[in-house]
Amino acid sequence: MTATDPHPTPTPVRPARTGAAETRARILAAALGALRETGITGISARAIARHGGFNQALIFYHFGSVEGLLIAVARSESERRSALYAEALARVTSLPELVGVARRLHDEEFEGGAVAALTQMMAGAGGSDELARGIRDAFEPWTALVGRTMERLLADTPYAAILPHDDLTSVVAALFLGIELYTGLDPSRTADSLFTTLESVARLVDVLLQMTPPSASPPPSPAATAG
Amino acid sequence: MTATDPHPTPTPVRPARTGAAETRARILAAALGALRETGITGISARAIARHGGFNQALIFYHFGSVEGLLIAVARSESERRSALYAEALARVTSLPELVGVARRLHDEEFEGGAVAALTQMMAGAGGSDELARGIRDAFEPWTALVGRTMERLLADTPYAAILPHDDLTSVVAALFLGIELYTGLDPSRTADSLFTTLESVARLVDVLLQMTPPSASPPPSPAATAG
DNA sequence: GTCTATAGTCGGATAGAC
DNA sequence: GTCTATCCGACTATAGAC
Repeated sequence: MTATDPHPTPTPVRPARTGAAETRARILAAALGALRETGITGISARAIARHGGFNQALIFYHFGSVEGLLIAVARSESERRSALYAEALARVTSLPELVGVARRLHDEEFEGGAVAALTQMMAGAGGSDELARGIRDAFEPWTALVGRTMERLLADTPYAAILPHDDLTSVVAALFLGIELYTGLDPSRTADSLFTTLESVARLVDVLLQMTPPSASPPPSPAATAG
Repeated sequence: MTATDPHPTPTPVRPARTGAAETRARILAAALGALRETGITGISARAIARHGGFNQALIFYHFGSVEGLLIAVARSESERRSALYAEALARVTSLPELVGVARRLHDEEFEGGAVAALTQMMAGAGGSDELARGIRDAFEPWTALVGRTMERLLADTPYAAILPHDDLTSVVAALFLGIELYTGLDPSRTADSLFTTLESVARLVDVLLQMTPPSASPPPSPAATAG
């Protein structure tokens, strides 16, 4: 983003000083920023170019189309988030810890506007199958890591047999996704107190996980609801 | 805000056969359908008019702008959902029942594409403060009813004191919202198995609600995580 | 209340100069 | 690889006929 350097350098040591990869990165960053600030409805090649201070035609040269650029953004974010989550979730062994990690990640990601951008793209995915696939891929590392965490959490409990961990993973992932959307809708309601309450809930459930199923707990029967 | 009716009709049997309210309803329905099929990115006055088979200018006559129409759609959906939820949630007294109701509502609403439309508008809200307020209002009856339900659920338990029911309401609302988004992203993954698993979880938590807090349960202390 | 017509703007995408 | 210039289509919104 810093050095544009468009002068006619005769390419000394570095093969191409023009920097195609550098430009691509610039465009990706600008798209992310524009997405965060104007939302998916305000997105356009011209708006992105305006936002990043480069020429609009570059988007089509490097990414083919605006949609192609958005897909590239999704993949790029996927890789970045993957590294972030892997390190953070590696040592999680309890539900309260998982919530704590989610809170910390939320704070960092929200700060950078990454969640807002992904949320916006998510809605855009409704109009494009290929974009939907891109977003799905972008979430894959996150859901995979949550999945492994859930598996580890249930490993030594009697609940592993009755609670399919892939469904549970989807539920947890959906919860965190929903929190992003929900808090994004109302600026006066911060995610902070939500996570605090969620931590209390996690503590309670965590205790339950250490116990054997009490008397009135019919796992496979879908009818009995303690009323 | 409903009856515009400014003409000097002598009101025979049917007040006005021209049907201003009727046209408004047609436009609202078309907007909902267009939102569902093309998503927020594909929305436009022309697309909505094409979808409903009427003239594009009618939108501006009746709603001022496309954004004004979307806000009206949000309010309209708010009222419809309010009635739906009130009846459904009135008799809910347990967590599994709440999940069951949510599942049934999800099925019905998803069928009609209402959740998809609201999801799409949600993203659109990122670009318009007034639209955001409209969507927030549209969700108010739903969250209010979930809130009352949560309050009732916790009423006779020792957890009422340590779990703020408004935060809990937000978490539950966010969860259901997230499920809509999550399943909408991947057509191969139905919400059905998610709800089934959620019902199992609800049964377990429901049992916990009937119990007194076990030994290692530090309500206000934020540090202790049973590890 | 509803229609046609149109002014004015903006966006996607490409051609071709540099 | 990057820029300027441009075509063309789609859009919002309004004016005015009916």
